[in-house]
Amino acid sequence: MSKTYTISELASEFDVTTRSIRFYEDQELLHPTRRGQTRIYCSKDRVRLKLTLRGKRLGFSLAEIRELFELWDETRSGSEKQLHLMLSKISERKAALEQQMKDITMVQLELESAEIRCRQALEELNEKPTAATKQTAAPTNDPIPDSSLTTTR
Amino acid sequence: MSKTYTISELASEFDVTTRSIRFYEDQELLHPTRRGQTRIYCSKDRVRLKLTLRGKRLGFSLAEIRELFELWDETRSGSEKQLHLMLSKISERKAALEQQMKDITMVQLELESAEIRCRQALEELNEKPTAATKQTAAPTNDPIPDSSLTTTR
DNA sequence: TCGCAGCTTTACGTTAACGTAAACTTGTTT
DNA sequence: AAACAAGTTTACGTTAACGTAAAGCTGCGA
Repeated sequence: MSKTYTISELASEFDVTTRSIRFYEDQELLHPTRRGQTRIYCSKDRVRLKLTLRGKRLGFSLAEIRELFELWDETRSGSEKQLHLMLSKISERKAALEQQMKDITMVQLELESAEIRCRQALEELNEKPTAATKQTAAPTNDPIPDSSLTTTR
Repeated sequence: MSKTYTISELASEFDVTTRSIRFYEDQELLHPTRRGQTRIYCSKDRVRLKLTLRGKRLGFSLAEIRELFELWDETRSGSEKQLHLMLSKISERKAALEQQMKDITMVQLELESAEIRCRQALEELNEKPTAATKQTAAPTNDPIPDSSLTTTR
């Protein structure tokens, strides 16, 4: 009795094409029922679609996402072996996410300093606006950030 | 006079194939010099390779990474227009990274709770090990996390 | 009853990011 | 000199994640 959705409702809500949604079904990420030949999506399907799109934004492949879904389904009522397998998969994912977090903060720092340099360059342009139209290179400007990093990885 | 690298040195250091490195050059992400027909990579190339790989881990396409490199090169000695373009690109990237951060913390929370459920299931298995060999489903187990979320996006 | 909007299946096309194989040069070790 | 490792170019193959076109069913408002 709970709420259901048509394919185009989900498509517009999450801003994906119906083609993609059908493709996800083909990859067994979604399992809508049918009324006649028309697909009917339940709230579980909606959640799975949301999780799928979030996984994609994080760089997961559809196959990996499917694997996680399946593992989760098997885990309920699962044997001890299945549970341990699920736990190892989980810690695997957690490690990957932590690496991504580090990557993001690194890039954020670089973007910050790049932004600062941009603003400084703008200030210098506006301080001496009469310095003719042909502007050559700024006085001192290191060739590249060169991210003072040792062998991080 | 600063340090240089061969293609296989970089390949093994960053754990990519030489094919990939040559491909990145083809996409104009790297610009090694030549000694005869052999490629010579300077430390700038090394940094760019590292940044490229980090960008990839974050889901950036090679084209996007190249665009950022080029923008950065044009920015030094750039006009006011170029600088503003660079600033807008930077804030664009920052927004995308913030979204990724949110995604990651969401998934991390879900993984945490999944892990807890796994461990609880394991405990219950070990509390009643004499309950015959055929184990049916656990007593109460909600069908899916159903991520109590409203229309986040 | 007509037509059309929305759904369906089938199937071929496309792009990115390499993999892989073939055939060649160059340096150096035996 | 012969062979071997490491580099090179050229070019076709592959996978993932859809796009896109063709052709057909289906309820329903004019």
